[in-house]
Amino acid sequence: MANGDLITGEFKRTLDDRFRLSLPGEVAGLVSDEQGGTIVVKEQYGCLSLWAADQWQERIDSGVDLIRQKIQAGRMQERWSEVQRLGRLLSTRQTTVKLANRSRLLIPEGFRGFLGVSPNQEVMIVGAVICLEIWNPTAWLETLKQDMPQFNPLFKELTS
Amino acid sequence: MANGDLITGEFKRTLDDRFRLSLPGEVAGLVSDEQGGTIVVKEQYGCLSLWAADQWQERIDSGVDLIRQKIQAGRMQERWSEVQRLGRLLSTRQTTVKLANRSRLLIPEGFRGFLGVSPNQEVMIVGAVICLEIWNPTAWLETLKQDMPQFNPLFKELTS
DNA sequence: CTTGATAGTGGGATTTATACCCATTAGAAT
DNA sequence: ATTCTAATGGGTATAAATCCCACTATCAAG
Repeated sequence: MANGDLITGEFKRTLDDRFRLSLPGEVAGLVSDEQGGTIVVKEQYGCLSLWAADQWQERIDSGVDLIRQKIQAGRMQERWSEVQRLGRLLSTRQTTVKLANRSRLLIPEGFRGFLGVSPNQEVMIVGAVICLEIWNPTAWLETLKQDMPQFNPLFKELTS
Repeated sequence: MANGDLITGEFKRTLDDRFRLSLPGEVAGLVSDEQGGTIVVKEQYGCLSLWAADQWQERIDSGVDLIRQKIQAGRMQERWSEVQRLGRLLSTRQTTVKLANRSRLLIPEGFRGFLGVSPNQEVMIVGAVICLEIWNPTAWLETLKQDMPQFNPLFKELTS
């Protein structure tokens, strides 16, 4: 993702019968790195978010890196069970995928139920500035209804 | 297990009629050492964990070291029976196995009941960073429900 | 309005992984 | 020794993922 590119836009897509959907060209490039790697994350029920590896790095991966270093430095010896517990959660929360041919994404097996969709169903694709989100339409409407009134105050707060 | 490789990922597998399951290729190599040794450990009811034998040894050694230090510091005098109990558990709750062809693991006899599964049943395979875990699906869901809210605090704590 | 380019979609073909099955071997018990 | 049971070792069918090509709709340019 080129630095400074904000991911925005709202799109409607339909999953095909194999749980694939094609991302809009304008944003597809923004959520995969040079190797074509895209991180898929379970956010809240009904929503998955897609990240380019480098952006992801800043948010989580650097933390994971830190943990890795600590493990190697032997600084986790009294906290194995916590490391294990966190690792477990990391494993369900995120996975790495590669977009296929025409920026087509196959929703990974364990993530389908979380998104709450069946084949041939519609989903919303929403830019969230730093990542791209895939929404179950129902959950999307629900979120909109809840969040929309906060747009103005939020905008003020973030621009002040 | 190559140093620095964290074990992550979530997979669904089915036991065959002889209590065997094939581990995903991506993680199978991470839980056996050069001699092909894998340690199976009873973790909590409904869950077994798999470790590369050499890594496990390191982990135990460092733990034993810690206990030795505490003993020498005179901090265990009131806790001999606990230490003894720990030692006992250390030996009963684990066993060494070798993965067969195609990364196939036979769940050892004494460990099946603990996992709470019957042949032809599904299990979840979950990376826990330092080990790989095999979960009874029900126990896995239960754990997730309980632990997921702690993800953020736990992450903060371990990266601080 | 026509034409051409491009993004999105559907689906056939191929590949791959794994689960299901059966055969053989090993080991224990009688 | 014999029989039974559990472990082990593959062969094969199957389903999912992946690759790839073709069709279509949309939009832009002429």
